[in-house]
Amino acid sequence: MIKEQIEKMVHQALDEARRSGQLPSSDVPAFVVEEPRAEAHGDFSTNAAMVMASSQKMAPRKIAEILAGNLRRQQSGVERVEIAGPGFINFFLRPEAWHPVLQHVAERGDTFGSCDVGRGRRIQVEFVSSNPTGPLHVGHGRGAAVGDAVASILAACGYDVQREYYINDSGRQIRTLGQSVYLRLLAHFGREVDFPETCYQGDYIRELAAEVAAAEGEAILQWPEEKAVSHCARYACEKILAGIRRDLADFGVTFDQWFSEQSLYDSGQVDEAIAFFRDKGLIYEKDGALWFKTSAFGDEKDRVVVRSNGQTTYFASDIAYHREKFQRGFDRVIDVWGADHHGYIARMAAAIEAGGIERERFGVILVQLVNLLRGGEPVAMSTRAGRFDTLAAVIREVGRDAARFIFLSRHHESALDFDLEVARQKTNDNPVFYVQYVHARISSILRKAREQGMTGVAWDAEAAALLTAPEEMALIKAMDRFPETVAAAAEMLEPHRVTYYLMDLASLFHAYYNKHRVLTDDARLSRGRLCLVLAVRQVIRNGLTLLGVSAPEKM
RNA sequence: GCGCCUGUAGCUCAGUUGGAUAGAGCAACGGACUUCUAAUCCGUAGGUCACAGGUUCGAAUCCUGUCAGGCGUACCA
Repeated sequence: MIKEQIEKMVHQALDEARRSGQLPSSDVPAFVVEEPRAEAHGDFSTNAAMVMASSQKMAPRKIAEILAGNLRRQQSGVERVEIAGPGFINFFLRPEAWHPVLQHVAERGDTFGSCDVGRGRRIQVEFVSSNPTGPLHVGHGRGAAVGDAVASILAACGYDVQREYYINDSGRQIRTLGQSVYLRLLAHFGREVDFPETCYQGDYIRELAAEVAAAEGEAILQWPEEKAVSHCARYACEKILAGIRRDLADFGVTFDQWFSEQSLYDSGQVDEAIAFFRDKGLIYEKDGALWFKTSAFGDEKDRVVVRSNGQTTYFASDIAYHREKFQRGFDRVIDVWGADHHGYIARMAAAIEAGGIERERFGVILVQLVNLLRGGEPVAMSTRAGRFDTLAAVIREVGRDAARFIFLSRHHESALDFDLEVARQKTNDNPVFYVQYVHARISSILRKAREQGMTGVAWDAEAAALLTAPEEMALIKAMDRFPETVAAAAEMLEPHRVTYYLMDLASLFHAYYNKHRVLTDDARLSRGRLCLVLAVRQVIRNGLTLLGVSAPEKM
């Protein structure tokens, strides 16, 4: 909020300088106001003079002087202005200029950090969408954490967000699932069977087969194979999906909608989509198959939608699905995919553009793979005894909070080493505790304050005016950055920005805590510091909430 | 071969969307608990931002090329 005021001031100075003819050109390139790295460069700095140098045909420092001369900084909190380096204008604020930030945090409460840049526009985030052919593993967990956090962050920025899970309950992999269970079923009843490598190998298939066997008895052996396989497929699919839902719920992730791929076939939307693009001349026949002209929209080659054997491809239903998404009225659609699917983006984007939707309205977040480790050693991905890399197993071992925080502690496009040993540790190696500890510590202070009869946690301007220590100023300035951090995370679809912000704020708080006492003999100072830590706690909580991590009162 | 991603301290990674003297954690070394939670803090040390050009007032950031790693390159999903 302080930064916006400085920006406004610079714009005013610019207008003034142009009106008075000190600056000839009305061509004003975009400039930024930012917080300089070095303290000696002030609280804020702008490059306005430098970016205007060429259009004004003047030396940057000369322009800086003109702008500085036109700044109306009465009552602005700006103590002094310096021109430095090649033409930076540096602003030095009086400490009291920062104190309203605390009041602002107190007033906004849980909504501090939210904004309205989304203006209620509808945006869909589709994530996880794991095939219902086996349990979720760590990689899906990362996708879940990223997708959920992105959705929360977008919602905080004023978008109308919908979380969706696309169920691939159609096609070959479901048929294979049915066959896998059926074969295990036959073995269950003592039949000799070859279990091909192409079938799903996990032990959960055996368990599902045993369940079907218990429910149907040996009578199922008399069924036509086709009927038995599809019965197994349906049963297994539903059962596995229920498990996925449960795992995600345990992870704190819930969806607004579960969308079935099969429903696109049942409702005729796949055929409709193919007919639509065929009419537009974008689908043609070659070698007995139907091809989509994705190459006309930036893809490297055309793609098959109906194979020569008459079966549709996954791409065909995906075209129908994305068409359907936009027909539902979303301004923007974001898919969260595993990074190994990156080759799929071009064709999907092409199909969307071919349907008359602007390319920018479709976004893909690629989530890189997770290397699961234990004490630095890779965890075996699967064994006969069962998988150790399932999301459920990881949550059981390290807890929801640690798992989510670690998944969000890297840029989503870089591979992540997830060490179970570290995630379980309650030390500084494990950043989630470092951040949560701030919340617990402050909560503890507040409990203590209540015991001492200090209930005055309301905003107290007079007391806040006593906050002038460097550590206090650093905390207030950091909190002032929170809203723009959230906004940037939303714009870039990068939830890790919030994670790093929280670690930064936590670090500032722990340093402050070790140097200063909040509850002192000076009642007024104590009240001021309570205002400060109360605000810190609020911001920590708001940030953790966006990441889907709890903010404990005690640890 | 082509395409996408990545390359920053010994290790794991940030880097405010082109800003001033490149940051944090871990590991190493030295310190701080009679106190609101030491799950913490303070200090020391650590760099050819893979490499070479280019763009401009200014590049870790943008462009081109080279090298290295990962992934993709189906009438699979």
